[in-house]
This record gives sequence, C-alpha cells and structure tokens, in this order.
Amino acid sequence: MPQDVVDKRDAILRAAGKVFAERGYHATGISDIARELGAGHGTFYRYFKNKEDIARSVVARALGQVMGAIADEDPGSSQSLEQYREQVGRIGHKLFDLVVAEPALCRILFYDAIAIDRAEPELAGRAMEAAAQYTAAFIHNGQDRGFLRRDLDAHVVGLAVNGMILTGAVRLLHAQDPQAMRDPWIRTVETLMFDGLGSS
Amino acid sequence: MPQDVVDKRDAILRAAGKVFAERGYHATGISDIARELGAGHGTFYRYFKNKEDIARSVVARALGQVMGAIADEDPGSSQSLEQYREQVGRIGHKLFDLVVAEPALCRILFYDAIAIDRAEPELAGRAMEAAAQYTAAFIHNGQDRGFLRRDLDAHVVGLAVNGMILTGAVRLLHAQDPQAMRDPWIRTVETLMFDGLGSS
Amino acid sequence: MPQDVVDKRDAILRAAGKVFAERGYHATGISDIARELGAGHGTFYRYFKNKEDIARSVVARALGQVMGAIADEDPGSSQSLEQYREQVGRIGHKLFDLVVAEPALCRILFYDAIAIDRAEPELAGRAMEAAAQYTAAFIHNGQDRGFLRRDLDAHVVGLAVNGMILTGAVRLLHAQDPQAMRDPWIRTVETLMFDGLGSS
Amino acid sequence: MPQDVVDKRDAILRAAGKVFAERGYHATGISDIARELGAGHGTFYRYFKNKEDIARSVVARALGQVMGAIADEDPGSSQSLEQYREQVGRIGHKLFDLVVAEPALCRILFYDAIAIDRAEPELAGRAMEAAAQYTAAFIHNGQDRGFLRRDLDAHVVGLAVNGMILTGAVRLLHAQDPQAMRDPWIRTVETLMFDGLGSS
DNA sequence: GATGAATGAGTGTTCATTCAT
DNA sequence: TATGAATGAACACTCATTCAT
Repeated sequence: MPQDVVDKRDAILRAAGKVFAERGYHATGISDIARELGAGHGTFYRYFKNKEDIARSVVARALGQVMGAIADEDPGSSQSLEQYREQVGRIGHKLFDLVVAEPALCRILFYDAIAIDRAEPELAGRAMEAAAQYTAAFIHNGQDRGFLRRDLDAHVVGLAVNGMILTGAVRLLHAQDPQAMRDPWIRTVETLMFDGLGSS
Repeated sequence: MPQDVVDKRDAILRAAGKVFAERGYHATGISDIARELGAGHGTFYRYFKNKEDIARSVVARALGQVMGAIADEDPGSSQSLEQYREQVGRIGHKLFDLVVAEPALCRILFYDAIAIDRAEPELAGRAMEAAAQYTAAFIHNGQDRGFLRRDLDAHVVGLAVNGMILTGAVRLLHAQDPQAMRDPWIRTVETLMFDGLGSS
Repeated sequence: MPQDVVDKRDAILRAAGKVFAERGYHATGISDIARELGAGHGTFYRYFKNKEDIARSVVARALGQVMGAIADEDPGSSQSLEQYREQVGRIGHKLFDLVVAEPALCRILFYDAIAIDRAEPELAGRAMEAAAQYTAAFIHNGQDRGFLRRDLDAHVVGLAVNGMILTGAVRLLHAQDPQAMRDPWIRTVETLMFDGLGSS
Repeated sequence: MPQDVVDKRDAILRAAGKVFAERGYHATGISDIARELGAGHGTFYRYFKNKEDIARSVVARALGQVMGAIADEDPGSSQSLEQYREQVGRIGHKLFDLVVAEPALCRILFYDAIAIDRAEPELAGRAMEAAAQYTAAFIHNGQDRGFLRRDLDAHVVGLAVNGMILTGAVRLLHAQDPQAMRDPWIRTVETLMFDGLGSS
C-alpha cells in the first residue's frame, strides 16, 4: 500500500475517530465524518468498504494506540514481588494519563466497539482477550519466578485485574476532577492485587 | 395502574427484552418485537411513548431482576472477615447462576444499556453507580466493624470489585463451558479481595 | 329516528364542530372529539359511518345555522330599491353579528368544508351554490318588480355579492377589532351594490 | 444558488404543483410527487426541508405567477373613470384567461394554501392581504385623481372587489363551459363596481 | 482520484376503524 | 348500547451507498 494511501486512510480514521467518540457509532453519519475531514463523503468508499469497515478500523487503531502506550513494559522483566508491584504502579499511571489525555480513544473502545457488531461482539471480545493475554503474561512471569501464587489461572487473573482497571477508566472518563481519582484508584487496585482487604 | 395494564406492559417488556438481547437495541425494529409478542406493533404505543421508552423500561426491569436476585444479602450482616468471605462466595454463586440462567438479562445490561443513550450514558452510569453503592455498603460494614482495612475508599473498592465481577459475567456470557468457569472465577475474585496475589 | 338518537347525534356534532373549528379537519383526531364530548371514541361509529361522515354532517349543520340566521328575510318581500337596500343592510348586520358570535361556525364553513373532500369539492360547492340561489332570489325579485336592472344574470350577481360578503366574513374572523369593521364593510358592500364607485 | 440547483428546485415545484392541484395537500404523498417527477423521493429532501416546505414553495410560486400575469397593469396609470373601467376589463380578461389556462395554479391557491397551515392560516392570509393591497392601489389612484368616491376605505374596497373576482374564479374552475362565463361575469363585476344594480 | 447528487430500502410513529366485552 | 384495547395500513423522513462527471 503506497504511502499516500496510508496517509489518507489515517486522516480518515482520525476524523472518524473524533466524530465516533463524540456522537457514537450509530448517531454518526458518513457525512458527519466528511464534514470533519473536509472531504467529499464519496471518498471514504475508495479507502474503506463501508461504514462498519471504517468503524472497525477506528477501533483497531485506538486499541493499537493504547497497547503502544504501555508497550515498553516487558511482562517478563519483573523478578520480584516488589518489582512487579512497582511495574503495576507504572502501568497504572501510564493508563491513567492516557485516559485523561485521550478520552476519545476510550469512548471508542468502551462504547463504540460494542455498538459496531452488537450481534456477535467479536470486536470487543477480541480486544478484551488481547488485553487479558497481555496482563496474564505478567502474572505468568510472577508464577514462573515464584513470587506470585500458582493456585490461580493466570488468564482469569488477567481478566479480573483488567476488569478493575477498565471500570476505573470508564469512571475516570466521566469524572469531574480526574486528578483526584488517581491515587485512590491506583492504591485500591494495588491493594487488591497484592494485599487483600483484610485489616492489619 | 390496573393489573391488566401492568400485565400487558410486562408481557411487552419480556418480549422486547428477548429481542433486544438477541439483536441489540439498534438492530431491533418495533416490528420484531411485535412478531415476538404476536401483537400488532401499534399496540406498543398504547403502553410506551416510543422505542426508547420501551428500551429504558426493559433495562430498568432487568436491573431490578439482578438486584432482586441478591437482595437477600444484607450488607450489614457480616460480623467478621470469615463471614464476609462466605457472603462474597454466596453472592458470587448467585450472580453466576443468574448469568447462566438469564443471559438475555446480561446482554441487555452489558450491551444495550449503553446503546440506548450513547450521547449521555446516564442509564448505564446510574446502574453502575447503584451497584457500586451496594457493594460499597458491604465494604463500609467491614470497615466499621474493623475487619476490613480503613485506608481505602469504600466506594472505589466497590467499583473495582464490581469491575472484576462484571468482567467475569461478560466472559461467562460467551463461554463455551460456563460451568467450568465457576470455581476459577469465584476463587480468583475471593483471592484478590482477601489475600492478594503474593505467594505463600 | 328516535329522539334520543337525534340528541346524541347532535351532541356529537356540537363537540366535533368545536374541535374541527379549533384544529381543522385533518389535525383533528377522533379521540380529540371523544375527549371533548366525554365519551368513548367507539361510540361515534354507532352514529356516523366514519370521520368524513361526521365532518360532512358538521358542515351541513353549520350551514343550516347560518341559513337559519337570515331565514326571516323573505327574498320576495322588497317592493322597491329602498326596501331592498334596507334589507341588504339588515342581512349584513345579521351576518356580521353571526360571525362575531359564532366564529367556530365560520371556520368550519370557510376552511374545513374545503378540506373534507378536497378531491372533488362538492360539499363547499353545494354550499356556495345554495347561498348563490338564495341571494339570486332577492335579485330576481328586484328584476321582476322592476327596481333592479335586468341585463345581469341574477345567479352571477348572487355569486359575486356573496363573494364580497364571504371575503368580509373571513377578514372579520381574524380581525383584531371586529366592531370597527362593521360600518366600513356594510357601507362598502351597499355602495358597490347600489351606487358604484364613481364619484358624485 | 447555482443555476442547476434552481432548475432542479423548479422541476420539483412544477411536479409537486401538479400533484397537489390534483389530489390536494393532505392526500398527496411525497412518493406521488416522486412518481410524477420520475425521481427517487429522497431527492426532495436535498432541495426542501420537508413536505410543508415544498408545499409553501409551491404556493409562493403559484402566487408569483398570478401576480406576474397582471403585473403590466400599473395601478397609477388610469386618469379617468373610463380608463379605469377599461383597465378593470383588461385585468378581468387576463385573470379569466389565466384561470382557464392554468387551473392547477388556482386549485393550489384556492384550496391548498389554506390546507397547509390550517392552524394559523398565515400563508393564505398574506396572499389575500397582498392582493388586497394591489387592488387598493388602483382605488387609491382613482380617489387621488378624483374619479372614484372618497367615502370608502380603499383597502376594504380592494378586499370586496377581490372577493367577487375570487368567487368568479373558483366558479370558473368547476364550470362545464368556461367560455360562456366570461362575459356575464366581467359585466357583472364591472356593473357592480361602476354602476350599481339599480335599474335605468 | 475525488466528488456529491441521486437513490430507495428501511424505520418509527400515528390514527381511523373494528369488535369483544 | 357504549366502550376502548387492539390493530395495521399508511406516511414522512433518514442515510449508507453508488456512480456519472
């Protein structure tokens, strides 16, 4: 695929992402995206098969951006509980910053990904699965190295932990004072992961 | 509201819930619900203002059913960590059974509630908040009685725990072998809540 | 037709006339009339064939009321130009008072009569014709008695004069200060009928 | 507005005018106009906001055509009663020819203009008022020049005269033999305007 | 390649009419 | 006889997609 085609596709995806995030998949018309991009709406069909194709690409792109934001954390690098705990803190802060900086990304992933193929939600399902695999890799590392308990299925733990993080992110998206959420949330997730709720 | 009107409304809501769960809010036409109910589609408009009104009522009804399923658990009853842990186990099993028994309910709550008012998702938002309040009440009880740590915000803990549960429920919804999920999931949630992931 | 049926029909026609006059034929629903009457809307179909039948009856009733208001003027009574001129003045005042007192009647005749059978406007056509016949009878009388010119077709004169009166009535219907219209209008019609516009 | 857009709008207005004149505003569906025009019905909504917008434009266009047909008569040109009487005759003939040549125009103005905004008939009201102003200008001219009596309100006279003409036009529209109506009507209007009905 | 005019399938909603009670 | 719940034909309007320019 030649570079200028890639560029044009990307420009369309950026414009579409913006509008989808604002209005939602169903409420967004092709013409809305066209207006945002400043191009004729017939143009889209030279780069994408149809509206759904655009939307799926937008979601994939958003997912890639999120993944990229934490890509420098190596699931296999932590060698002790303390190191992993620090790593979790770092990842938490990165995700937190990402949500605050790019709310549109989150709206697309949290809301529109589901709307696009509601009939058989494979899009959101695959995203969840990919995220779970990634988180599970950290857990596996800890189990292999012996600093995490082995009696839990790493994949299930990955899903559960991601569930907490996802919920926090959604909350953050609608928060009046996002910054005030940072520490309580990261501490809560860390505590649940490493200490449990029991007192002392 | 007379009984027969209530009955009819309920019959409509059941039919609508079934179709919404299958096809999703946007893909469902009024005529689809009519066919499911075996009634003329004009009938709906005697009982509901419009399609959105039906959908909101369906979601409210589904939420009520979920709440009802765990209503007999008193947030203030546990007097020790052990009792609360058992309570969490019971709630987990009840929710698990509910999701397996009534997947339509979950589809409506997880997917359609968001789709109905994507522009300003107050419907899903309120549901999340109500659930968080409920879970937080359990945490508060533990903090008051001294068996749960006091350095976390109960509301945040409620959201985080619900996030895990929600993620598990979504997963369960699409699982090939739901029963196989039961124990790993409940154990994982319990462990994260009470023990942490650290080994030994 | 038994008396109580006549009474009920009349009650329906009164209620329907009121609502038709307010909202217009097309904007009026059967249920609006039912609400006005305080009866179930199924009842109408025991007394009238359908909505159009009700509307036609309402128009016929309104026309009868207008006719009745000037029924005591005998087209054959005037024996001189002066007497006819006085008669015209009396009729003018009566019609004027009627329009002011019963605007609903006029709205039905001016607006709704046309709307009911727009495809082939026989309803309004017949009303116009009946009114023209009536006015023409006065002209004929004058021509027969020799005080009105014989070189005009009485029927055409009837239509033309009614046209002036009708226009005045429509105007009156929307006038801010109806009373201020009375004398200018009656004088204008009288002058056009008997004197012409030429000066001196 | 570019020329081709103007042309398309005009083609739509012509087609819509034809169908509205035949069936009436309420009985006309957008699809009827589409069929008449030989275009998809979605096309209308590129040029007009909605059905009412089309109808109002049709009426405005019809009114413009009528006005245009007599536009070459200058309300201020007549300098004597004889000249004005001749002018009235000319206008009468022109209007007569117009009604015979373009009955659709008249159906739209007489019937549909009222139907479009029955609730508050400003469309028909404004048309009537504009016509009255126009006719009144002729009267005023005669009054200023001294050949028409000054004791009548020119505006009222304008309305009354237009009322006669309008009634004649409506009649003409439904006449079996339109040509037979020409002379009697024009003579009647002229006589009423200039001579009065009195004999000798 | 880029455009946007044209399209028509599809949708939510209304309301006159029927008929079981 | 009176009712009003049920009905479904009918309609205005939207918008993703196509294709001639």
